[in-house]
Amino acid sequence: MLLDEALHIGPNCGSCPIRHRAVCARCESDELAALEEIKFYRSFQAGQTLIWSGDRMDFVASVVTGVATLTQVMEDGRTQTVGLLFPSDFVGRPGRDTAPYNVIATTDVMMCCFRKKPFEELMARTPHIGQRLLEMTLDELDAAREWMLLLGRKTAREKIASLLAIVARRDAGLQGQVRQRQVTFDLPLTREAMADYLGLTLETVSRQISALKREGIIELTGKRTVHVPDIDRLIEEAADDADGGMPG
Amino acid sequence: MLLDEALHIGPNCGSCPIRHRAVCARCESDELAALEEIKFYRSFQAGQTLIWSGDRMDFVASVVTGVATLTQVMEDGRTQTVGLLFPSDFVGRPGRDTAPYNVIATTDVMMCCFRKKPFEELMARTPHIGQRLLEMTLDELDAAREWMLLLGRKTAREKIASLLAIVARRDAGLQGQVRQRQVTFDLPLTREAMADYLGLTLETVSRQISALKREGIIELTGKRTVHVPDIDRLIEEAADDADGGMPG
DNA sequence: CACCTGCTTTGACGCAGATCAAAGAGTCTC
DNA sequence: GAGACTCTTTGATCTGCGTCAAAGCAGGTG
Repeated sequence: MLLDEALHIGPNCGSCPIRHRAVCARCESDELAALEEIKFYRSFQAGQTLIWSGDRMDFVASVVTGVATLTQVMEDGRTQTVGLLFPSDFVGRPGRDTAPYNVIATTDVMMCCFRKKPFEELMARTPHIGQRLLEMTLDELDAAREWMLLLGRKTAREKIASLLAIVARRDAGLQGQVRQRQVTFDLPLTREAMADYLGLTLETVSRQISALKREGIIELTGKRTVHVPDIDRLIEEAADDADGGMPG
Repeated sequence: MLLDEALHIGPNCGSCPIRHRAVCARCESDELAALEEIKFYRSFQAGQTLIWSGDRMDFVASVVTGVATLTQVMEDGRTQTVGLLFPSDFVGRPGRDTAPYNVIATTDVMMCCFRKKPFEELMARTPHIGQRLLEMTLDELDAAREWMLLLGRKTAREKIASLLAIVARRDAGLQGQVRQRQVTFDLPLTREAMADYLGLTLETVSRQISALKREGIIELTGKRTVHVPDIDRLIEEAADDADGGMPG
C-alpha cells in the first residue's frame, strides 16, 4: 500500500552516508554488490506510521536519514516508546514475519530496505552481515537496559535531561562534531512523543523543559531547536554514572 | 577470587539440561566437543554477587541451574534490575571486557563458563554459535522492550501480576509442563529484588501481593511458594495485550 | 528457651507526577 | 486576516506510590 512511495533508484552504497555504521558496515565490496542487488529505498513523511504492530513484515531496513520510533500500545491506549531509530539503525528481525511494534516516522525518513527472504539467504552465506547485526543488537540491548534504569528509577527532571543528552550525543555523532562544551541540535520529537518515550505525560515534559530553561541549563529557539551552553551541566542533571561517550 | 569454587568436572554436554536451549543449541557434535574442551563449571550461593559492574570479565557463561539478576546501581544507591537470568540464559558479551552490570545469584546458581578469548576464537570459526547468540540476543531485546512498557506505563498491581506470570511461564517451561490452568511455582526473588526489577519499593510490592492474595488471584505457602488457581485471571491482571505463550 | 538477624507485613502521612481545564502560539487555508 | 488546526504552556487539584515507622515471623545459634 506504500508502493507508490517506493523509490527504486538511490545513491550507490559506496557513497551512502551510513555505509560504515549500518548492518552493511563490515561488508567487502563483493558483499556490498550483492546487497545492492536486493535493496530499494522508501521515504516517508513525518508523522506517518511506517509499520503497524501485528502486520506482516516482508522486508527489513536501515534508517538512512531522519528519526523514527518503535512504539507499543496497550489495549486501553497507554503508549510506551521502546526505541528511537536514528540513521544507521536497523529495523526488523530476520526469521520473524510479524511486526511487534509500531514504527512511526517523527521526522521525514528515508529507509534502505531489503526484501526479507533474499536478505536472509544472503545473510546465511555472508557472515559479515550476521556479525555486524549481532554487534548492533547487543548495543541496542545495552541501550534498552539503560532506558530501563531511566524508566524505573529516574525523576521526571532526570528523564528529560537524559533524553536531551542522548539526542545531543547522537546528533553530534552524525555531524561528526568534536566533543565540545556547547551544543545546538534539533529535537526530532513532539512533547507527546517525548512523554511516550520517558513514561511521563506531555504536561510533565513541558513543565520540566520550562524548568531547565528557566535555570539556564538549556535555551530554546522555537519549540524544537535546543542550545546547551554547558553539556556537562546537562549530563549532571541526567544523573548518569558513566558518561559513556560513544560517538558513531 | 572465586577459583576455589570452580569445578572442572561436570556432566558432559550431551546430558546437559540446557543443551538444546543455550548458546550451544545449534552445535553439531564436533562443535560441541570443541566447546567441551574450553568449558568449566562454577557454582555460587544465593545472595552472592557473581560479577561486579566495572570488573574485568575474562569469561562468558550460560546459566545451568538457578536464577540470577542483572542489576544497575546509581551513585546515590537507586537500583534497577535490568534482566532476570534463568537456566540457558547467556552472560557476557564477546568483544567486551568490562562488565556493565552486577550479576547477583538470587538462588544457588551453577554456571557453565568459557574463557572469553578461546570462546571468541571458536565463535569466529563456528557460525552456529554466533547464529544462536544473535537469536538469543534478539529475544532478550524483545524481553527488555516488554519490560520498558511495564516500567513506563503499568500500575503497581499490573507490574506484580506481570512478574508472577513471567516467572510462572519460565518455571513451567523448565519443568516441561503442559499449559494448564493451575500453576504452582517458587518465587526465586525476595520482595526487595522484585521491587528492584519492577521499579517499585519493597513495601508496595508487599502490599500488592497481599491484595492479590486477598482477592484469591494467588495463594501463598510460606513467603515464596505461589499457587495460581487460574492463570488466565492473573494474565488479565497483568494487562498484556499479547499473551505471547512461548515455552522453551 | 531467649535472642538474634534477615525478611515481610501493615499503618500513617506526604509528595511527585497525573489529571482536568483553559489559554497561548505557530502554521495553513480560504 | 479570520478561522481552524496542531502543538505547547501553565494553572489547579487529585492520587498512587514513596517514605517513615513499627511490629510480625521465620530460622539459626548459644
